[in-house]
Amino acid sequence: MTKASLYQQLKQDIRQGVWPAGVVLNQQKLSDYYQVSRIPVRDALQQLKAEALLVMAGKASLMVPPLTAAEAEELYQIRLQLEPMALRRAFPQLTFSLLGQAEDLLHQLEQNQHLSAADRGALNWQFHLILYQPSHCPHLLRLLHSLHQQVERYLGFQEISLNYANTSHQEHWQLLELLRAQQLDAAVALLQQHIQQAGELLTSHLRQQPA
Amino acid sequence: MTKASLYQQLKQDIRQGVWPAGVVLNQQKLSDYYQVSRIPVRDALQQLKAEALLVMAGKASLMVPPLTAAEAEELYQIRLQLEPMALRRAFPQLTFSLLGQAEDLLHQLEQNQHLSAADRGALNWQFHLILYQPSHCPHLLRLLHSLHQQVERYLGFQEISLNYANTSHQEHWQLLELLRAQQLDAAVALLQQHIQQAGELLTSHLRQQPA
DNA sequence: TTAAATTAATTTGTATACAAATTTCAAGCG
DNA sequence: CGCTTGAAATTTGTATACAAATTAATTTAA
Repeated sequence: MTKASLYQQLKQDIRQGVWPAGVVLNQQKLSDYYQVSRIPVRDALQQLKAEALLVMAGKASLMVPPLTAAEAEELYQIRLQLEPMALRRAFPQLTFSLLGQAEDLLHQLEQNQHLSAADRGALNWQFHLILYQPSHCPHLLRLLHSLHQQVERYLGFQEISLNYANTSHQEHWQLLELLRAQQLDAAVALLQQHIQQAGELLTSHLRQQPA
Repeated sequence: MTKASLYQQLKQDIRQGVWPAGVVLNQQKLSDYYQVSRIPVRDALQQLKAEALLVMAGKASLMVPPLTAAEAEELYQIRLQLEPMALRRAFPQLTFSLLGQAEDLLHQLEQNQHLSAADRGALNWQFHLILYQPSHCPHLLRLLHSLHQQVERYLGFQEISLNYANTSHQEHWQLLELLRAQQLDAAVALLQQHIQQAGELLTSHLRQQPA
């Protein structure tokens, strides 16, 4: 378990619910669990804190942040502002090769029904990333990645997963079609609708059974 | 020099040019300079890296990131999307008390012509923050703060400082007036213009003499 | 019984020492 | 002369040990 991989592992374990929302992560516990000293644990925690994947709990301890409905709504609202920008800036540099790669990912998502929620989340981000990468906006992409990661933990719930398999999926295919047909405005409109829907789905779920 | 303060100190020193753009920061150098061991240095570096105030330079070393004109344009474009959102969401909760606090800050900025660039940057952010805080959007505010910090380093150059004292200042006062008069749409329009101008000023400067 | 205060326990913060990796630089080869 | 190769030097990564701080538990007083 080397440094970079501990950070990755810890992040993945948070996503997958090994350390659920509300749990206080102390360094000793983690260094025991992952069989490393506290130094690399500290490094990973520091980074996760800066990315808001962990938050302060008291003066010195770190916690897996519970996500409130209000926060989810906020995060999706931010995405709603930024992802259209990413798509617009990427559009002129989009190639059929890239659209093909995106298609491949959708097929992976469709065919493998047995994927874990974490894997689906990763593939979903990969799909969006392929479309946004050509924007050559490193800061925007970093930021969007961070936003995606903050909600990934909550996309495993049944209600959300089910809906995902239906609506969200079709929208992905439509999005590719519109981009292939050079219909940028329509694609952006669909993207906005897509984000809005996903946001509403998550927030309404969180309002029903708070994390 | 305790942990939190080392992070603060290092961040301030990067802003103020003690460690200029392009310089590689190695842990030994920093722990000598700040008279602490490498452990707290590592913590601070890790955090600054996650905030994009430092970037990787090679496989393992960290560098103060040079800012390109393209990146500056990108950062301001992001602000252009997000700050109107912050202002709109804060507006219903804005009070005359808060507008008064904002006024006080503008006076501080006007009266003290001898302020350092870093101090002016901090006050400028404080001003915007007062207007955005009532939105109760913690993620949005954290994000905007991060964006502000990434360009603060470059707001000390003469051309920018001079222009700042003129146009930008008036716009701040106008913004407060419009908010006091409940003219939200007009205020948002002015804010957008304000950000756009500041962005163009910085990018054109960076195009002339790259950092 | 509750609330404040003090003490004990745990947990985080830091320094030092050593291992692993990277970077640098010089020698050898094409 | 430039490029690769290899070893030396530097730099980062990690473990252990101890100091400082925070968190908890217990006692004491109102």
